[in-house]
Order: sequence, then structure tokens, then C-alpha cells
Amino acid sequence: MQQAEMLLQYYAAMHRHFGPSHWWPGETPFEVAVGAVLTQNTAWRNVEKAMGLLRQANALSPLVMHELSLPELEACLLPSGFYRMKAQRLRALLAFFARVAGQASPPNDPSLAFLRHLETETLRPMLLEINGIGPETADCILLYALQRPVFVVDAYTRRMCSRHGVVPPKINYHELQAFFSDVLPQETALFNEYHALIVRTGKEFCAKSKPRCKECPLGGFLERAVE
DNA sequence: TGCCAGGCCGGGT
DNA sequence: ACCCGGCATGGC
Repeated sequence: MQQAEMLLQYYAAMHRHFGPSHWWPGETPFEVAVGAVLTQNTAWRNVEKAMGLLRQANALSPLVMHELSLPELEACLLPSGFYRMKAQRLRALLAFFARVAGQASPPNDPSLAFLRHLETETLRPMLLEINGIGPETADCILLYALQRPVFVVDAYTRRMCSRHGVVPPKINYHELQAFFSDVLPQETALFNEYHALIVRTGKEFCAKSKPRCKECPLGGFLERAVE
């Protein structure tokens, strides 16, 4: 079986099981970007608590968050863990927004429209230069906040693929991303739903130490597919 | 009770 | 180019 066909069947099996995902949870692109930082190695449940506190502080707009004192910002982030680090990372992201806009403060524009003129090929390296924004966070922002056709890779993607034997377990981010992106149609909607389904499937069936592979909607056709 | 969660950085080989 | 410890809270 060709790789593209295999990956599309992989997608179809998950989609049959779960249905559409409606990702990313967030009212605005700015919220999505904030969530992408807060969810780094963190359960989404805890991210929601922090997002709730930010919302109460009216800080889910770039300018208000920028004007928050460091202790105020940290207090909002407390339930999401790594809260001191994440406060710095959000401030670095806000500083980047201000710099792109050529202002001292980030534009008070939760739609992040001021990024729209930048091509993905130039914006992605800029995001990666920000301290605290790595490949997954950058790609989540590009795909889920800015609707760019960028395939997002995460721990579940690597674990599922390596458990099925279709990639080596220590494959790096770029190579695993290429494994999907090089053969799939370059469609934002497909990349959006595909990653969402991998996370939903991963949470339920591909936990690190409690896998439920036999009940997984992927069944085992992947093993057959690589023969 | 310990392990884990939708990573990333900085310092070491 | 990897490998590792640190970062921190909350749920199971």
C-alpha cells in the first residue's frame, strides 16, 4: 500500500470512530496561541483553569495581557504548571507581536491580522526564534490560529507511529512531520482534523504506560498496511 | 503513591 | 547532532 493511501485510511478510521473534532478550542487566534504555549507538556484540563483565570482578568486580548504585572500574569497561569516559565514565554510572544507591528506594545487585535502578510516560510522561523516557542508550539499557532497548512507533530503522533512500526521510535520532529506532510494533500482542514484525531485517539488508546491498542479504532490495519 | 500530561531550554557529551 | 535535568500543577 502506498504511504499516502495508508495515512488517509488511518485518518478515516479515526474519523469514523470520533467524528469531527472542531479544534482548536479557543474563541480567537490569540486565545489559540496562548493555549498552545500553556499546553506544553501539560494536561488540557489544567490549561482550561488557567484560561479561565485569564478570561476573568480580561487578559485574553494582547494589550491587556501585556499590561498585566508579572505576579498577576503568573497567578493566572498557576494551575497550568510551569507557571513562571510560561509567564515569560507569553511575554516573549507579546514582544514578538509588538516587534512585527513596529510598536512598543502588541496591537490589541485578538485576530492576529497583523501577521497575515507574512508567508508561512518566513513566519515559522520567526516564531522558532522566540524563547519558549519550539516546533510543535509554532506549528500549532500556524495551523490552528492562522489557518496555514502545516502538519503538527506531537508525542502521541510519535508514539502511535512507532508502536505501529511505521517510523523508528527516535525519529525527530522534522522527519516525522515530513512523513505525513510530504504525501498528504496540503489542506488546512485536513491537517487540522488529522492532528486533532491523533490527540483524541492518543489520549484514549495510546497512553504511555496504559495502552489499549486492541480497542483502538486503528484496529491493527496499520500493521497489515506496512507488510 | 507515583506517574503522567498535546514541550522547550540550557548545558553537557 | 543527540542526551539529560529542570520546570510545576492537578488527576487518576
